[in-house]
Formats: sequence, C-alpha cells, structure tokens
Amino acid sequence: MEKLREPLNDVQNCGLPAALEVMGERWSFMILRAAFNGLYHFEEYLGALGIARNILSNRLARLVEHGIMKREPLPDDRRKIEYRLTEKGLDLLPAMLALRQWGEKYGCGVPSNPVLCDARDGMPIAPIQIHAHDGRLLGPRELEWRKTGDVGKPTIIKQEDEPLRPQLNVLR
Amino acid sequence: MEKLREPLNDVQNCGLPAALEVMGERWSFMILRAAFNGLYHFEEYLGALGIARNILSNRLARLVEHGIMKREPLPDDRRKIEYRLTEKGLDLLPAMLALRQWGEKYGCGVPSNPVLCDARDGMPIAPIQIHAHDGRLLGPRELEWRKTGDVGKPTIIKQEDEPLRPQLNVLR
DNA sequence: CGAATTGCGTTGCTAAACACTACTTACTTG
DNA sequence: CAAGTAAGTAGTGTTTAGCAACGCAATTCG
Repeated sequence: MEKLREPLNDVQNCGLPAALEVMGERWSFMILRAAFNGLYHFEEYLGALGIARNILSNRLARLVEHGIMKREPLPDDRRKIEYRLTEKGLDLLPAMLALRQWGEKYGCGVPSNPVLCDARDGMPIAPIQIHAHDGRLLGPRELEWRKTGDVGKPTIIKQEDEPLRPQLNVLR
Repeated sequence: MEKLREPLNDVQNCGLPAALEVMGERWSFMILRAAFNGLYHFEEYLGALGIARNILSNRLARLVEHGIMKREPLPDDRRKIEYRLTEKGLDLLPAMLALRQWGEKYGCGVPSNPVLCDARDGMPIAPIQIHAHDGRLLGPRELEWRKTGDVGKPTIIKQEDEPLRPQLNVLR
C-alpha cells in the first residue's frame, strides 16, 4: 500500500537537510540578519550579536565556505575585511523573514519596531505566504505531495474505502 | 548620526530570536517536516528521521511545551500517543518551505522528487517570495527598515552628501 | 491467565559543539 | 617606534547531541 510521502530519511531528495547543514547551526540566522542590516565587519557583528569571537570566526568561515557570504579584504585598510552576502545568501531573505514573522506573531507577541517596508511606498511588506503557480493563496490543507510524473494531472477523488492517510491534512 | 537599523542585540524587538529559541535547535525543522508529512507517532518519527530516542523525546516535549505540537494519547490504545501540529505549528509551513526551496535550489541542486503541489490543479506551488502589501513582488534592494511612526510616509530622497549606509543594499 | 510484544520514555556514559577569557599577529596611526 | 585597531587563535570549562541499554505500562498472543 504505497502511501505517497516524502522519503524522510533520504537526504538526497529534500532540500531541507541541505539547508540546515549550514543554517541549522547556532547563530547562522542571527549573523544573516545582521548582514541584511548592513553590517560588514567582524567587530560589528561581534558587538551587535553578543557572540564569542571564536564562534563568530568559525561561523563566518562556514558561511563563506558554503557560498552564503563572501570575504574580501579592503584595499585601503588591509586589516579590515568585509563580509557580505552573496546572491545565494540574499536568497535566504524569504526564509529569514518567514521565520521572523512567525516569531513576531507568536513570540514577542507584538509590534517589532523597525518594520521592513517596501522602499517605493513605505508600506510594510505582506506576510510571507504560500501561493499557487497562478498567484492564488494556499493554506496547508490545499496542498499535497506529488510524484514528479503526476504533476499537473487532475486530482483523483479517492473511491476506495481504505482511508488513505491524508497528505497535509495534519489538523483534526 | 542615527542610522536606522534594527537593534540587533535587543531580543525584545525582533521575532527572529524568539523563533529560533525552539526552531533553532537541531532536529526541530526535520521533525516539523515529518509532521507535515502526516506522521503522528513516536516510533514513526524515530524510524523516518534516524534520530536518537532521547533526543526525539526531548525535542517533541519542547515543541509541545512551546505550543507548536500537541500531545494526545489515543483512547483505543492507551500506549499510543499522537503528536500533531497546532495552528501555531502549521503557521511555520511558509518558513519551512522557503528554507526547503532554498536548499533545493543550491544544495542537492535538483529535482526533489515528491513535489509539493496545489491540491486543486496538481501544479507545483510558486516559490516563496516577498510581496508588497498590494501583491507586487519585491527584491532585497527594494526594501528598507522603517520606524513604526514612519510607515507609509513618502520615501525621502537623501540630499546630504554623507553616505548614509544603505539599509538592505547589501550587494555591491 | 501468563509470557511476549509494542509504544514511549529514561538513564548512564562518550563525543561534539558552544562559550568565556586571554593571547597573537598584521596592519595603521600619531 | 609606541599605541591602538581589526581579525583571528588557543586554552579551558560547560552545554548539548548521540548511542546503547534499561524501565514500564498497555496490549496481544498462546
């Protein structure tokens, strides 16, 4: 009885374990946030985050190693080194914001003073949500896993009585 | 010279540290993924994830403690206990998917066989992205931090020569 | 009924990751 | 050259993760 489900222990077939290899380490997300706030230098991160020097050193090295940040010494002061986000790093912004918004909603509860806004009109950005290919908003119960070959095929209404375990019907 | 920036060390004013308190721990996201795949029971998670018993026990307890999952013994077999996502837990789906999509894009590189699809038409979901309040798509360079009082005010074109550090202009 | 099995969880111990403080090295500035 | 700055390393404890074995209640099997 093949219940279609993700092969959870198979690291190859899911991006999540891959993502967590770096971003799952402590401080990685906080360093990322600092980077998105325009910090560039070791001592800036150090002061802003309250992290230990050796940990920061190690974490920055790993982020560089994984192509999330790039490390370039400044020509005018060769002591100084700039750590900047790469494109790969910038691509983490949606994930970071989704996590942050979730934390705002349930954690500290409330306003989270400096608000991330659209620079064009100064309005706060929308919540990070799940959209269909055509832009419709999707909730958790409107989703299902599909084998690559079954993508796009019409949805089959289950006839048999055996209660196929719901795909993403995780509530009630 | 007040450069508007998030107060990075101030845990109160950002949801990210709050979110990371639970979700930053190892295995939390992987357990969440398993839950979104319709796993309910201890031994199911255990087999699917390849995690140690004590760690799983501990992590589930913490997720329950933080209201992300709920723990309810089954009436018909009182050994069995169902771990299910709460609404708070379900709300983590965008963050989980954003992270997963990022990992797919850069990590394992490619197809990630079971694809998450819109149940209605069977098409894969769109990438998780950042939208303005009116639905426009926003990139990292079209964003800025604003004090709560300045939200919605027209964007000020900087006149002075002193090079105000760019808000989210983290590239070049 | 009694013995084996299942489901969940704990305990004891080893290894890895994290964190604090102090030290080092390279460079710049006065 | 002396003093200071920026980045990074080393030494030492503490915390967390990981493995294997045990405990225990509820269920099933003979």
